[in-house]
Amino acid sequence: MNIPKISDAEWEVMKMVWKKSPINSEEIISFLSVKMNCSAPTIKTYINRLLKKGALGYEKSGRSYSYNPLLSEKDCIRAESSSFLEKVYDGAIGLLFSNFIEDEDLSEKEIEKLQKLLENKKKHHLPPETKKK
Amino acid sequence: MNIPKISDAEWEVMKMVWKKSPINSEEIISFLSVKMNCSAPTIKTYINRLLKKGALGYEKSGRSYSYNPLLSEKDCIRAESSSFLEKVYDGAIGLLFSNFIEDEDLSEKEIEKLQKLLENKKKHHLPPETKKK
DNA sequence: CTTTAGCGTTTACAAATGTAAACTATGTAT
DNA sequence: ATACATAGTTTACATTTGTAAACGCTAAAG
Repeated sequence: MNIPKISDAEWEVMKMVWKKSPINSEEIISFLSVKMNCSAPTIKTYINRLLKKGALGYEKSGRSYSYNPLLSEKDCIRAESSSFLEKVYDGAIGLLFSNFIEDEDLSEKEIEKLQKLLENKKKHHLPPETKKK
Repeated sequence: MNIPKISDAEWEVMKMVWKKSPINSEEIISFLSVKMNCSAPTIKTYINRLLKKGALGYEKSGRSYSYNPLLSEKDCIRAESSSFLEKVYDGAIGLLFSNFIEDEDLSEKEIEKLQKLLENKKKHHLPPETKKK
């Protein structure tokens, strides 16, 4: 699957649609115009660009449309993450982690969750081909 | 410090300069024109834009210039990372980690290093204000 | 000295992005 | 039926980005 480039502003729209799909433009606009501090027409533009890019689909719903994602959140996050990893870290995932761990606030609980994840990863240590999905 | 927006292509230049500063344009161009598969004038443009943005400085060095970073790698990575975290994860750092751990390949050794980092983080668990730098 | 090879500077241009107004069609309230 | 509000569609425009050619200055070569 080829993930098209999704701009920063468009990501806001996608995140809403992923969370609340099916969702109509009124909802999108009323929420995002506040969060992004921009006008309704602006958000309409983002929605339209996403339709054109094939990231969103729609169907009639009463007097207006209802939107749904055509790209999975997982896939978009993957694409975005790996381009970030490449751009900033030249692919050095270990470095990425240590920087984030250093810079970001993590609750005790989160730290423990991550430790568990790593423990698991180490145990199974699946070769690349076995990665799920 | 206000980090200006650095585009994808410009990041390539910055990474070289951080690694090899002071470095002259010949070196930058000969390396990046291959890596990025683009022409010399293109890379000159990137360099110039970075100068204009205040991301690079220069000094005469024989017949040409020698460039050096005016923004620290740490700071740029921080800025870029937090905007990525916001854009893709709405700030949910725990989720970011678990996705990366799930998706990326980590060697046994790297996993252990991360575990150590987390262990440390847990022990000290510094409140935000105490974060170094 | 004059020419030329190189480097830096200026100009160019299309596509993407952020931002938004103008226009159009249609359902709903007089 | 007719006008108004509303949602969707079209058009607009400045800025940023990717990409690169054109131009001009200076140092080296003839």
